[in-house]
Amino acid sequence: MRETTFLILTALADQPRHGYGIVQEVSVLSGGRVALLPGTLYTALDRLTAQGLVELSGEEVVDGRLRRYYRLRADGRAELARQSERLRQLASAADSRLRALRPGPA
Amino acid sequence: MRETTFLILTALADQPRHGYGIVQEVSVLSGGRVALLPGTLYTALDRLTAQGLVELSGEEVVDGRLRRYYRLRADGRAELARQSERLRQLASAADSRLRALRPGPA
DNA sequence: GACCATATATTGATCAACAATATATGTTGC
DNA sequence: GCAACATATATTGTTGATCAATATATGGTC
Repeated sequence: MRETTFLILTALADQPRHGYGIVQEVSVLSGGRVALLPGTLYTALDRLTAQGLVELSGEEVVDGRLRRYYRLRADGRAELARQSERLRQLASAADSRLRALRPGPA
Repeated sequence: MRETTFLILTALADQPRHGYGIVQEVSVLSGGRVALLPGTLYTALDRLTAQGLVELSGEEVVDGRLRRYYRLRADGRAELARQSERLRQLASAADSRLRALRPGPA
């Protein structure tokens, strides 16, 4: 799973959000570093829906504009938790090796 | 930075290794889940070398087989540490949101 | 002699993400 | 009144990292 996908799932972890809301939430939780583009977002949502990690939770019209809400499914919550644990393991592995510097061969 | 790239840098963090050694180390530090393919490894090493994160540290012939050793440069160490910190932040953001579940709209 | 581990390398395909553009409404500033 | 910006979804074409497959070569094991 790519980082962008991880961020989209994270944005949906506490509550359902519509597309543009996900863009804003990802911006916030990445410290303003990740600006999700429409092409990335909507293809990712289609893919995650097809994989059963996310589902359409409803539609709403506000000020004449459609809002299409998505929510994490149980599989999506489990997968996000699994990936989170994995990221921690990777970070720990990197840190311990950075501290264990040896001259080594060649 | 993709996960595979992160794992390659991690494998080089404690000591220089040659290509096949990186494949083995990545397998170990990923709990056997990641089997680096030649196409991925060598294109990644070329790219990381071009970016100045990794450098060729020497060559050696053992049993008639060439071993080409690579080592992390200072920039590579800094980048790996930075990415590691970032992964931890992502994991924390995901965990806190998973715990903050709310019914929400729609 | 076949298979597996070691070791590097190239080529073509896949797919997630990027870039750009399109459409449409509401608000703000000039 | 009009331009610019925020809101909101959607499509198309491109890039690029990874995958998949194959190639070459040596040494050890069954």
